[in-house]
Amino acid sequence: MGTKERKQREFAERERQFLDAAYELVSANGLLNLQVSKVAEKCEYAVGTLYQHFASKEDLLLALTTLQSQAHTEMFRRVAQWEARPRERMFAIAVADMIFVRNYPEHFRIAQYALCEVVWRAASAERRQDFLEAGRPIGEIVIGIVRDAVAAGDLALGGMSPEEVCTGLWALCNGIHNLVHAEGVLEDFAVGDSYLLMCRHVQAMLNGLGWQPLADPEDVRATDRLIQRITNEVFHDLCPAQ
Amino acid sequence: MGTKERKQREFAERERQFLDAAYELVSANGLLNLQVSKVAEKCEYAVGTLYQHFASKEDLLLALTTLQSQAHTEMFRRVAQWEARPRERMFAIAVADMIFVRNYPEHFRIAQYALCEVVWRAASAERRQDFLEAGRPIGEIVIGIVRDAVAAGDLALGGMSPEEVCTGLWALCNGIHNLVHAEGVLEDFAVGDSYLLMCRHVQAMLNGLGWQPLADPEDVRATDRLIQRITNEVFHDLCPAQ
DNA sequence: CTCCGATAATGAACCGGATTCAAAATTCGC
DNA sequence: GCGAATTTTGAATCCGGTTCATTATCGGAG
Repeated sequence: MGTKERKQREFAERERQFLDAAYELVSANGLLNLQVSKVAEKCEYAVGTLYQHFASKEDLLLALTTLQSQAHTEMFRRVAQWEARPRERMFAIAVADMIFVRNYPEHFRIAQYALCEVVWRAASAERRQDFLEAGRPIGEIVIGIVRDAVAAGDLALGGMSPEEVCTGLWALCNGIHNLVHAEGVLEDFAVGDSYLLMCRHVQAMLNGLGWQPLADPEDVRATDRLIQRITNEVFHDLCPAQ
Repeated sequence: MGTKERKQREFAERERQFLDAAYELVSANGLLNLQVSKVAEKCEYAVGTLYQHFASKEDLLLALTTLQSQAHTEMFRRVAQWEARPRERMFAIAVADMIFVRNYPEHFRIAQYALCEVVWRAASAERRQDFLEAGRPIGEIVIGIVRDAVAAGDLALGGMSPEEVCTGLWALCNGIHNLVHAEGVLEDFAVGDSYLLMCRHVQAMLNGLGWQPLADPEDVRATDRLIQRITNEVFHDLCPAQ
């Protein structure tokens, strides 16, 4: 009697359908114009059905954020598994980030909104829990890399704990994502440029901790080659053939 | 015939009253529970009167964010005027930030929300303009300090422009503010600690650019003394006597 | 002081979209 | 094929932001 299992699977599939539809609608019309009824309509269900899955519109948005965070985490996991020196793995984290945002261009805009008090509090406790859990491995993985680096002797934290260093890196990257995606603040700033900028800053921060750069920072070619190598070795299937 | 002038002044005062009331209500009940009608009520005006000032609820929130940004900018201006070495002035920027957030504890929460697409787009073009203008000097002041430092020969940007360096610093600080104020993400993280953390990271980033620390980073006392000195010399009137 | 047009304030009514829930439809095991 | 249980439906409800016709206030002219 696999009926129950099938139902559960179908239920989960539908939830996914709603989330995908919501993301498409946001991509097409902006978060401002997202209507719950349109999401349901796009999936050919009534609103009531959607509300069996999500406690509120905000709940749906947080669920969407979480779903994408899971994809993000998955990429980080691959980096953790990748056989390379700590500094290379750390660089691979930045590359993962770059590819992630390329694949989910609306993610940070939605996440920024979903994590505001107004939305966060309006989502269900369960979704909040899910979000926090989805993000936890990200921190752990990066902390692991920092620890490895310290153990290998190429990083001096100068009184900071690996956790604190990671918080700083995380804040820097998120800060840049937010800057780039914030409405109006940097309107004429190309998203492509921002990754170069982010990488340079991460590099600067790591240099400050005593980490030697992987390549001559002036040599743009070398950096490009490195990005290419990581893309091929770790994320080949996540990048559209160019 | 100063009638017109008086009216204008009264109009501006009332706008300020609405903004202050809104901030108090947010402090008391959270952004989630902010109602336009309650803001009007708190000021003993009808909603219609409030709507003579603000095109929408979002317009009010953005105006509030801008108002506080102006106070922030004002603090930065003082730093720019302060006679000190570039590195000291840069440190004073961090101190300004610390004091600012202490004085407006809800600011980043509100700003984070107000700068989301959903709110930003719903505000009037004029308010958006005002916000962008209020923030511009902040960047200019920090860039000025970086330039002075480069001119004094104690900073090597390593291929980055002063603007890029400032973007990185800004992103780092904002990223940490957001982390600290984001709901749930760092629930058990004391805001007080976060400044220490922020300062250390800024220090690390600047070290990466070749800037020598003002004091031995291990010596917490020395940092505290420096903060105290800047507080007294530059921001005496903005700090409640402790 | 009073009147009048202009200006500002009022708050009840309106409106749009999120949310609910009673009724209809479907599913499942027998 | 039947009836109970479950699921889906979408019209009705609710809520708070927004509007605007009405009322009150103001300032200057007579």
